[in-house]
Amino acid sequence: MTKTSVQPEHMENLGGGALPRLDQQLCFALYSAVNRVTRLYRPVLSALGLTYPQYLAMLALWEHSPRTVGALGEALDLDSGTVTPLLKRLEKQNLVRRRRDPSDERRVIVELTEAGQALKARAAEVPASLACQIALPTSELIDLGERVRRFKRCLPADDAGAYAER
Amino acid sequence: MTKTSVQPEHMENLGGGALPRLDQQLCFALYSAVNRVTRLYRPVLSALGLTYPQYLAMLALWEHSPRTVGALGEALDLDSGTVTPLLKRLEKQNLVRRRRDPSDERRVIVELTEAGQALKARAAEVPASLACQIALPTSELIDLGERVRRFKRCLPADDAGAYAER
DNA sequence: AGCAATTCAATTGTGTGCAATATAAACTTT
DNA sequence: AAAGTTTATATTGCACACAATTGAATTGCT
Repeated sequence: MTKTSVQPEHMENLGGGALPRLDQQLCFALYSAVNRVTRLYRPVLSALGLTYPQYLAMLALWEHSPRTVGALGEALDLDSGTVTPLLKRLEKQNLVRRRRDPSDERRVIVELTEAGQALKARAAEVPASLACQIALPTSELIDLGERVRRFKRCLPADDAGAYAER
Repeated sequence: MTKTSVQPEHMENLGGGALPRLDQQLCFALYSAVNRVTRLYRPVLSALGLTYPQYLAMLALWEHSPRTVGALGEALDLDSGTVTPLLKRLEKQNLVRRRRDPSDERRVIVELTEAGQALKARAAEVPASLACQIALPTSELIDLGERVRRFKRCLPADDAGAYAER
């Protein structure tokens, strides 16, 4: 009780000074849900030669293709240390091409190759083969997505925002 | 417009053959939420010398300490290829000890050291310092946790369960 | 008892994620 | 315009996550 902090008397779950049980933690629920989802995607995506993050990158590129590395990283909420090697692996598979932006040589433009565009058709079946493994109505999945996005928006993002909104 | 593609007229969301937008995908929402949460934990946990998965492992061990590697992996929903090196790093920090189970030499028993037990007190502040960075009422966080766990339970787990419940 | 099948943990190899740093190209300031 | 600053990407090093494999111990079967 020598705390300067914000600790009220008896908290159920968060912030009480006593550690919450693992299986009550929102953050662990998210963490293990993502691991499971990734495992679920793996066999489906390996038929396309993609990992799960690579699939996400391709989804972003299928939405609009000539795009800078930075813009892609922002869409995926990943930094260059993650995106650059990922793109190199996609390039090695001939799904994307990378070139410097002539008008600003700092930037690198990523674009789909023919093969990358063509893969979109085959990927169209991915959502259905995932959805059919999940024993929940679509409406509930959509609702959960909304809630997770709302949650995410309440997290301090790219350390801009934490102080910048003043 | 020279496309062979499969683009149907106008699909809403899942399973229709058209790819959903990245920012509508539940799975991407989970994925990026977890990345952000991990980034949020990082500075708080690094004060304790822990990473986020290490913190989860310690939470599990603080709940009950002498525990096999397998039991810990099951609690965390991780396999031995992830847990073993993680435990070695915790051991190097003298937070846990590992020894073979004398009654079954295949098993390895993990237990907290004195230092590992002691760390629990310092970790007690972690949930509060996280919660205060999240601009949502606790009730909503708890509710979201429930929903994510329900979602997770509907995923085929460790490929046992998919067929075993007959 | 003897041997195959199973179980448990560790190891290997690939692919993320991210902090910290590096490098080069633009922008700013004077 | 030279120098310092900022911006965009790449690189390095560390820690996951997991498939596939290995090795050792136990269980099951006959």
